[in-house]
Amino acid sequence: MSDKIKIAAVVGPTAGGKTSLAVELAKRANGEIICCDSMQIYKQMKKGSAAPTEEEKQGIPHHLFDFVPVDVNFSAAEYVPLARKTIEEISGRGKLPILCGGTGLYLESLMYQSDYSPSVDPSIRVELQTKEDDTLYSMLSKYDPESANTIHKNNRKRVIRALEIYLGTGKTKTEWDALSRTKESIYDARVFVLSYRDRETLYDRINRRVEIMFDHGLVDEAKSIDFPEGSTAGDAIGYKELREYFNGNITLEQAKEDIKQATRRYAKRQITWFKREKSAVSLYADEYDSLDDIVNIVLNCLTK
RNA sequence: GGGGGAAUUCCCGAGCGGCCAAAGGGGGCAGACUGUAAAUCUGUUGUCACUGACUUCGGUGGUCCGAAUCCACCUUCCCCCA
Repeated sequence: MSDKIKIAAVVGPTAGGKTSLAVELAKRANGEIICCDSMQIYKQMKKGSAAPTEEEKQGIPHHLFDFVPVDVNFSAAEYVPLARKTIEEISGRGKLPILCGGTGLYLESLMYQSDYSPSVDPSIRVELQTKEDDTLYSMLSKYDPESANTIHKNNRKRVIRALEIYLGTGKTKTEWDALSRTKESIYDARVFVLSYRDRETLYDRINRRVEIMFDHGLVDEAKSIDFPEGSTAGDAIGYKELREYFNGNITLEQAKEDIKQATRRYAKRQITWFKREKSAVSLYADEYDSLDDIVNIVLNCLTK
């Protein structure tokens, strides 16, 4: 037995059935659920982010859902301390913290990141954003050749981030990274990646889910939210495409198709991401007869 | 019935005699990822025994050293006249 706090995490591609698995697990293992999703944390965006409804929650306490205003800058660095605090509280009550969500970076940061590089003056980024890709990349090659080696020159966002770390702190991103990553997980974490073996099945679920979101009033919800220019929340799939529709650039039908496609691609990226967590247990929903079977397997892994 | 145009690899679409397995885009597939991560970015996409070979550009048959590109006929589709 380790002295680390034991946690469970239900992650995987969108529309894979994480919400119901997490709730069933919480019921059976005396747990509480913590959001591990970069969009379900936002207020108002319930339908588009497929945040659990009161009915779906089935009385299980849910934390860190639906609490950040859409105009607030939120990121993994803000998420991690909140999530850690919540984990401690739940664990302190003798219950099992269950992370649930699809944002791989959040989970990884939570488990492996000891420290973050300090925040830097936002004006540095603003200044960098005025420069050409080539200029930025040659700056990075000069200041932090190691990062330049791993970050593709076309990846403007990453190049700028690496540069602002150096310009703002005097230390390179490479140096900060070496300091901040822990070898072992901070928690005794059991990670479960819930997915579908057959890609078509997953994609069908996604398509159907988008239809349901529309039936449940996604359009009205999206219309009611005033996303600030360039906000992270406004980048969420669904709202982004619907804004194009509201602006008259595409038809509603087109927006719906765009949302389906963007979601499928997103799911693909999530699948790729979660392959990196080698200690994770892969669960393919299409290989089991029922949710109960899956829950039993998870419970079994948890007691080991 | 007459005249004109078009058929290209999963889709759209360039190519108009050799440098074409065929631009570009879309989609698919694979991957990266440490303070925007539902974001951002990369690679790949006819087959194989893969620095080479083989089968492709509606069909058949020609011309030519050589055709997706030229000719004839056929099939289908579009437009105009009737």
